[in-house]
Amino acid sequence: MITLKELADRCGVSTATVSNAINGKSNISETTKQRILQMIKETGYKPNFMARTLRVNSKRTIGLVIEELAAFSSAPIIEGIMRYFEKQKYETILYNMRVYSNPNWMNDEDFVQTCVNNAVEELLSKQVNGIIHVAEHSRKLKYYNENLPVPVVISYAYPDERKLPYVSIDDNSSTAKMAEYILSKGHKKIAMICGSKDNLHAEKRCNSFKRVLKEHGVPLDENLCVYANWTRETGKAAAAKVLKKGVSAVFCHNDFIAAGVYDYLYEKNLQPGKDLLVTGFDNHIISSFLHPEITTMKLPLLEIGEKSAELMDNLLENDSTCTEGFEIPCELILR
Amino acid sequence: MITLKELADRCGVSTATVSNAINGKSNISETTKQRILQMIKETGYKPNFMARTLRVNSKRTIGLVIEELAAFSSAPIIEGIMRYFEKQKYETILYNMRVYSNPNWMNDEDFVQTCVNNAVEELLSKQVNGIIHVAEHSRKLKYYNENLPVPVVISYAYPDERKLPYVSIDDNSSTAKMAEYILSKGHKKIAMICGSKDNLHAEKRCNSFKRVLKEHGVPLDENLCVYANWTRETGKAAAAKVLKKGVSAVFCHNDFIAAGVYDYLYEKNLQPGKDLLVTGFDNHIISSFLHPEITTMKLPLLEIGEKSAELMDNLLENDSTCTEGFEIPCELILR
DNA sequence: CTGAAAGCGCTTACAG
DNA sequence: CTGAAAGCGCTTACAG
Repeated sequence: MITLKELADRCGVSTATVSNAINGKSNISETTKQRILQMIKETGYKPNFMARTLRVNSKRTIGLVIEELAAFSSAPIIEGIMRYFEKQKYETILYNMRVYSNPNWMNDEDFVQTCVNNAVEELLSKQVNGIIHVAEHSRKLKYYNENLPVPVVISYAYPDERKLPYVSIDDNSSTAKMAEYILSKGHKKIAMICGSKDNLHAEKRCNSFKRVLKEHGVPLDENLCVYANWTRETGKAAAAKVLKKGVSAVFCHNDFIAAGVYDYLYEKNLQPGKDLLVTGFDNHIISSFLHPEITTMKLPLLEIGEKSAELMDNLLENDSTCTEGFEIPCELILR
Repeated sequence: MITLKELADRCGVSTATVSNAINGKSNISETTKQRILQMIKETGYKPNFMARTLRVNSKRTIGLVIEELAAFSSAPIIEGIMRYFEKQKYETILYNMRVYSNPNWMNDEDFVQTCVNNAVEELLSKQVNGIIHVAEHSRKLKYYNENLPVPVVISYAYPDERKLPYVSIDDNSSTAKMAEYILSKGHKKIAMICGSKDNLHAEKRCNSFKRVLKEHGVPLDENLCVYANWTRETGKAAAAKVLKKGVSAVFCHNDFIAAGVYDYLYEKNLQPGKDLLVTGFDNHIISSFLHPEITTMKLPLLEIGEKSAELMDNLLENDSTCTEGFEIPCELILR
């Protein structure tokens, strides 16, 4: 690949002049400028990005630490971030940790910590101005130590006690909306199939749901609250436990659990939606392909991305010490 | 951020010595090495990646031009590519063109060409050794002119007459498998709902399906072959046209069309799978959430990614002029 | 084992 | 309007 120096030689001018031509400086005669641009076309010269930023020593680049690019939530969050930064003329670079490469990653904090360390190392060496961590699912992250030279924003999860700005979803208000919807349909005997124990989402949804039902004078029977593990299979198993007890509605903590409930109902020759109201959470694409389509809560993934980017922008341009967190409400999708 | 020079000053050694310590060279005493490493920890020094590669002038980096990160096929293909290159010690950098930002992108070749030009510009300026173009859907791509300084591989699509190496799916053999499956179930009156006209997949699947049916003495009635536009809605509309004619099986060119057929059947109080055999294509996640789950063809996305990476590796390490293309068969998923 | 010096490909005052 | 020179943060022969 030809360099700026070689290009200058071919044109019989100095490197400074070529540089000025390329960067559209005004202090250059039109004729030499045209000669240089012509030569650039002929030779296919491309400026060396590394050399340039090394010299200029100022880039506007945000590093994205993606836990798992293949997670269904990642792409929309990234889209939200990129959309925002495109307007703000920041470049984004992705680092995909690919945590799914370790099937046991959820129980292996050391593994994830190592991944994060590598990611941060690489992004810092690429001189990013800030880091946004895009989580695979919401939990308390403790991977970032406090003396990093650039700000960090947590997207789709929470920081631990080391306070970091974050954007996640508002499980409480969202669950409340769902509870009120179910109550508005006149149901009195309601079940709940929760996500895994010790999970932040599950905990919040569980508490919020119980609280709202209680407030409406229809407290949840503890026997009608069981745990699954976010999957279709565990959802079906949970359904078998709880649905014999004559409930008329069941609130599932995600759409896959709800799909498992459907499986159970089909097996018993019961009709979802008619014999039992089933509601989900996430608005995963599958939720509109269940039959009948299921009422669910839409995760504001794009908005989470955009808000995360906005927080980072603010951190960089204004207050670099802000540790505010945001929870964005979900949207009830009636079907 | 502290530089190597400053670090050297603090340790009272030369920059050469620090560099040697960092890069694990053997020509350095253990004591000074320890002193330097200790100082690195204290100061949080990170080497500047740009400066390093500028000097060393050899990176092993592959640029990925992603048409749309949010496309359902993109993440698995990227995963395949990254998995391969991780072993080969190549770094990958992503450029997300985000074509969905233009709803009309499919009919706007100029728009896509501009996106590609920007992507290539940026990746070349970052000194990538090669470019893999990850398409959103299969078609003939004519975005890359022949005098690029690095090799290009097309992933999940085809090159135009300018021959480039590519990896796509084998529509012919996959469709043949599907046709034989349907025939093996004894169906004689079979319909087909194709993807959009002028689409490469649709064309191949259409021709292949007709050929196999003919070979088995059950030629497809031309009236039973209609076009949809890959979506659920157009699939349903197509079903309305073709299913009145008493067919017992319908081959849909993708799972969304099949979902549309389900919608039509439900509306008519007919049972998919019982009153009509419906088969899909793609093994999109929704295919296992339709009720009943649908028989489909699994796209070998991971394999496409891995093979693309392997082609690039080969191009770089061995024959830089190879323009071989590969088509990978899909897997029949019986449900 | 250690350091002085050159140079990777650019940009930017500055002098003319 | 143009060019000589310094320098961004590193690494690498080379001399000692």
